Amino acid sequence: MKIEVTTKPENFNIQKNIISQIRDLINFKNLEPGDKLPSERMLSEKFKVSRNVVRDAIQKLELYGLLKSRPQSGTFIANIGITALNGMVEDILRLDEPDFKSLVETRILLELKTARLAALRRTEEDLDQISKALKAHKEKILNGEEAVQEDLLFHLAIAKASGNSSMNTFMLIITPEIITNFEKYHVCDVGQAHSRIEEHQAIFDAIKNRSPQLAKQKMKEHFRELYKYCYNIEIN
Amino acid sequence: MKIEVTTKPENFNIQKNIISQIRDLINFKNLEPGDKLPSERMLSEKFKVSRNVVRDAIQKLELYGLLKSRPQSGTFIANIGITALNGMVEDILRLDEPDFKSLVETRILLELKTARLAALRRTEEDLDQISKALKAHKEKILNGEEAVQEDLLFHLAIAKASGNSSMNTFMLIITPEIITNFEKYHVCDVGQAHSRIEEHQAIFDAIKNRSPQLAKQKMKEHFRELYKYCYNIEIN
DNA sequence: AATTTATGATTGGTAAACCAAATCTTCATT
DNA sequence: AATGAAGATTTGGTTTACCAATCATAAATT
Repeated sequence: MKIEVTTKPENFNIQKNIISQIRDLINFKNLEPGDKLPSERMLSEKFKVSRNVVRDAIQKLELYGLLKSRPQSGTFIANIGITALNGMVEDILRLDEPDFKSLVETRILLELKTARLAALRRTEEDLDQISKALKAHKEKILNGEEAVQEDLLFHLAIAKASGNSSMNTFMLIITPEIITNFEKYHVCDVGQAHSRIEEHQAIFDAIKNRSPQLAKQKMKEHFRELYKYCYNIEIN
Repeated sequence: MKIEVTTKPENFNIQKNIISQIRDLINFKNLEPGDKLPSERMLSEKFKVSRNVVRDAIQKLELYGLLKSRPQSGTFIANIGITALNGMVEDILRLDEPDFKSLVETRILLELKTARLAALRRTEEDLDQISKALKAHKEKILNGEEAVQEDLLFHLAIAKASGNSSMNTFMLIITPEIITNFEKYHVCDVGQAHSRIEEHQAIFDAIKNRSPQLAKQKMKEHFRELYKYCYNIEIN
């Protein structure tokens, strides 16, 4: 028995198809930023698909900030200019699925920064949250158990304390893929687990003492330990 | 006549409500990673809402990698562990809308890195694309026109050349908001426009010559000029 | 008894019907 | 002619109905 692991290209391609048709229509009709798109009904009729499919495509473009739909009023083109819109749609259509290397690279970039920012901006409540995550991780490890989840929740607590909502969001998007890969390849085996505790503690202390440079430094060392076998990932 | 600019909290709260109910159900029923969620019909019946509302909530959790729904089969819980899932759902529910400062801060972080990476990894085709964007921007400026869009397309071309799909995606998400704010506050006025051209050229040259450190340096100077009035944004 | 096949129930995806808010049109009033 | 109100229309959002792929169960065959 053969198991197909296809990503169902059809579904994605249908949506991509609709997205590019929307772009074409905007260009052909010379619609400008701020203008209203034809109604979902008209689009679905024009493109010979269901309204639902059109709605999904619109939703995706809304996620990227290119459209904005308002209830009982219409879907509007963002004020970013027609040139930027065309360029961005092109990019969106060609986007690759992120590989693991990209994820890790991005993660390190974000974490070095959020550690710094957390040291600068953390509130007392932030500190409390980080402390709890630190403790949960520590106890799991000392109990001899795997603690990948607690590990990453510690890092997410720092991201939250950075006071930067975008970075926090991006960290959340990246994290699940990181976790599953860690568990798959047993990155966090018990042998090195104890040094993890100390590294986390050092990061926490730096954030507590409002030492941004040290926080970044300790985070960097933490990652250097973690990913030392992945030598073609950009750490700095 | 007064225009209400409310963000319609109800709609968001309905979705957040459903999301937290899904989390509660997972916990109450002791569902584990990899398990199948009840069908959308059952969920919609249980939560007393339409199936579409359930589907939207699932789609959002899918975006954050916590669920994965497969056609004609079911919706499955990601293999990230129940602790991580609970923590992440909590974070997702409390996420703030990003303010402009966060966006700019994140943009600078990403761009310094993508410039470096592009210098290391750009292909000839990447270089060609960046060159075209550079030229388009230059010509618009020399023609005395505003060129905010061409400016950011140049930066997006660099992000693409970085070979990091995650960073590319995040740049795309951030860009529209940046553009609208630039145009709103007239950040790119014509006076400084000519020095922009030189700065872009310097960045391009560094990427062309495969000089990662220089590319980052030139990008940093570029931003220092741009945002010198925003002194509480973390540049490094 | 083991394996294959067939059949019916279940599922997420899609299409169609319906709703209430927003907008436009029309017409009466000043 | 300008303005305001009322009604009809249009719109995105929501609900309902339908579809084809999938899966589990059981019957049939070896």
